[in-house]
Amino acid sequence: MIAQVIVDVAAKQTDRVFEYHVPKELGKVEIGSRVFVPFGPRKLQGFVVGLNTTSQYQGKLKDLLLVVDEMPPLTSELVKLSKDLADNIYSYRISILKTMLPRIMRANYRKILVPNSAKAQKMSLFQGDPLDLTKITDIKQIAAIRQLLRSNDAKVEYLVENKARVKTENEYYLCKTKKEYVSIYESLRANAVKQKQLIMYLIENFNHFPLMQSQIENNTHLNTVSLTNAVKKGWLNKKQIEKYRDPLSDYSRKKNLSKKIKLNKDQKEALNHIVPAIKVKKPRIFLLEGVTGSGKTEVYLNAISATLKEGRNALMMVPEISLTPQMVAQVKSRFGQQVAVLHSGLSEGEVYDEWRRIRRNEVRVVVGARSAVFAPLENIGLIVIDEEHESSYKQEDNPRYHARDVAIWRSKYHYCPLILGSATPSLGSRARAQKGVYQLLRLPHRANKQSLPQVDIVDLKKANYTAGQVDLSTEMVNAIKQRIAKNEQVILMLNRRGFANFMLCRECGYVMKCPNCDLSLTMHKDTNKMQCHYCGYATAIPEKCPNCQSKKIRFLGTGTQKVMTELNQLLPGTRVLRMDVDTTRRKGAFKKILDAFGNHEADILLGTQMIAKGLDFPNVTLVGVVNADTGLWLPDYNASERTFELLTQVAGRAGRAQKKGEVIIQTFNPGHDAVKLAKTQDYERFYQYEMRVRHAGNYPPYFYTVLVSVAAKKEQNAAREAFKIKKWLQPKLHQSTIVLGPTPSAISRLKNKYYYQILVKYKKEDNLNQLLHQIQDSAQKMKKYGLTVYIDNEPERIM
DNA sequence: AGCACGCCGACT
DNA sequence: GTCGGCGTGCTC
Repeated sequence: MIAQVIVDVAAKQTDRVFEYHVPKELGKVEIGSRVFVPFGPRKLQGFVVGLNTTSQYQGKLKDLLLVVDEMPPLTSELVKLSKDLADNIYSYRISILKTMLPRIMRANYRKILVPNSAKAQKMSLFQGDPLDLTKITDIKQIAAIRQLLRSNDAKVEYLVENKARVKTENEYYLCKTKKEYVSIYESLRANAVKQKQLIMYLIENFNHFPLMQSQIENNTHLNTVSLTNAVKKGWLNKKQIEKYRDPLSDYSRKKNLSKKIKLNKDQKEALNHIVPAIKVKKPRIFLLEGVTGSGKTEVYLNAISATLKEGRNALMMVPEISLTPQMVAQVKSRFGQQVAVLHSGLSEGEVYDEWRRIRRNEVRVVVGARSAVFAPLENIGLIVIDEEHESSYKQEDNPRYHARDVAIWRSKYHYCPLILGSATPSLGSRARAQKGVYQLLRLPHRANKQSLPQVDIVDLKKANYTAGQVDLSTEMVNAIKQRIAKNEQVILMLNRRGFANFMLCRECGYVMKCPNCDLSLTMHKDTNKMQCHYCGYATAIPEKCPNCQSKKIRFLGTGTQKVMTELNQLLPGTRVLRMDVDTTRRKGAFKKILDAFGNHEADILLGTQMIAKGLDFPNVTLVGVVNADTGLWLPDYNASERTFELLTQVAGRAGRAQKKGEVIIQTFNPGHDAVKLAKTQDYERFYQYEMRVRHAGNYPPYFYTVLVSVAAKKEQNAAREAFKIKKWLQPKLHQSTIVLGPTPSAISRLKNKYYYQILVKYKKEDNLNQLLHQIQDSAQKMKKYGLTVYIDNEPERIM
């Protein structure tokens, strides 16, 4: 038997199958098996992607060294997916195979020095732990080692190790009769207190065995020592039992099991379309467009129930699960132990355990963030993507996959429906629904019949500020005071997306924009220029407003900490919880803050965008947006879409229960359409409006996009190469295809590398995929000169 | 990628 | 002579 293996080397030249002979004694090798193989002088991890009886290979095949796992970690579906995806997103297949599995299953590589002669064996060098050659820095030691290698007294050994460990606990079995235990008890010396205690325990609990070590320890004052001793004496037998680390223990303790909520007309109507598709196994894509609070979750849960009833499993994607502990709690309380959860808040070990439960078919529902789209769940009958517009579904570094695209692939593979849900669908998805590619289902009303919150816009150009107020207008502060007086709660959001600083005039609200592109210019401190990242236009950083000559210009960026101080001064005694990357870095901190706020331990929750989504606090009646503008003028074609999304989402946090909600948005641009339309939270009108803008500007979804970026140590090199690529590529494309750039990236220097990028916008280019693969091939050669080329299919950010 | 091999100039 | 730097080619 011959195994086709993808080895763990992410490079163009090794991005293909290598064949190995499977020795008979090795055990079961299957497609999807994780294996260790010799590769040149090294030993590497690899994945079996095919099995064959013959080989074309001229040389002598090497043997597989080891099959790492008892059960192949990858299903044949995932092996197939890795191939299609690699081709699609210009990534190496091994990179994708690795992202499909828990991090802990990535191999550990070591190079150690081992003695090769009796003489060397005795040297002090080899007495302790084996020498790790990658960690030796001492010059004298290096010389000594070189000497040993030359004289053949030592050799280098390459190791590959599996980091994945299963957690085990000891289980104890009785191996004697009750009578025998009694006689053992009698034979013990009087002062053998612990031993007597143990035997007495065995006799008393004779019928309860086998027992776990933790159970015994909890019921007695015995410890490991007495137990291992008993095993040694032949009184007990021990067995190691595999245990799962349970990341959901927090949730399962909650008693308030969610009662089945009665569905309203809209929800029933939506399910009337979805459930039949589940039953007849139709790979249909539904776009569930429901205003905030319309009960989309309830539709998902019912659809999942229907799927389980059909004997199939369900995969549910959420933006970043730790962001929505409330959502997890809901799913968990509905489906209990059948649920596995995968997200970045878990430890590597916890992820591995949850993943194993899925792989072994011990769960039927998987809830997870982006990478969970690769969960080895079989027999999938439904996939749900909640908040489908979220940009976090796209991985920003290699492999640059979009979870939505992967989900579509899997839905086709399993012949199962896919639900894309959102209050503010991405323009692309909404447009596809328009064309009938997706089926549009709408929930236009809030589930509790509560009207959408009243939204007021505060124009910061004219706003009043009392003493000490910088970021919060008088209107905002007064509204907060009123709510707190009524013992209600407030969510305050600071929009701090992106890194780019743009110029804004506090006098007239003017934002400096590119004359060619209708996008805001970004300040580059390093070059002292205001630059357009779209066409490359650059001009000097202004000292006064180019529009009204006022000197009150600002380069924006404000922080939660600053607002926190301001709140403390303006509203002394008010309890404020801050939630941003700094306060949620620690594991579980997120949930802790949200729980505290839910228990009304604070009046105000102040945070960045992470508080905009999915939170459901009945007592919150006011939502304030400190600055709507920061995202608005980012030099991305989708900046306005993002701003509308964010404002609508955060507004949806207000008035979710009986009390009516209110939203206050502070902005320098009350006239901007994204802000105006967020006031009425009218997604459909925003969609119409923004589609016109995209059409006029030749942006997605009217055009497909690919971003090619070049990174280099020297700026000229990156620029030169980018120009070369454009010159090579453009003549091979259609007339109607637009090739923009090269321009420097927004963060033109990152980790001491300069980035230049080319944006290709096209309607139809049959050869583009192949051309880009060619660019990738030649990029491999350029690597020697310190040049790296990245290709991003359908980028979310083009700054 | 990362390793060996081979060629070259530069040292104890 | 031998060390280290870099270019080239290969890995089943």
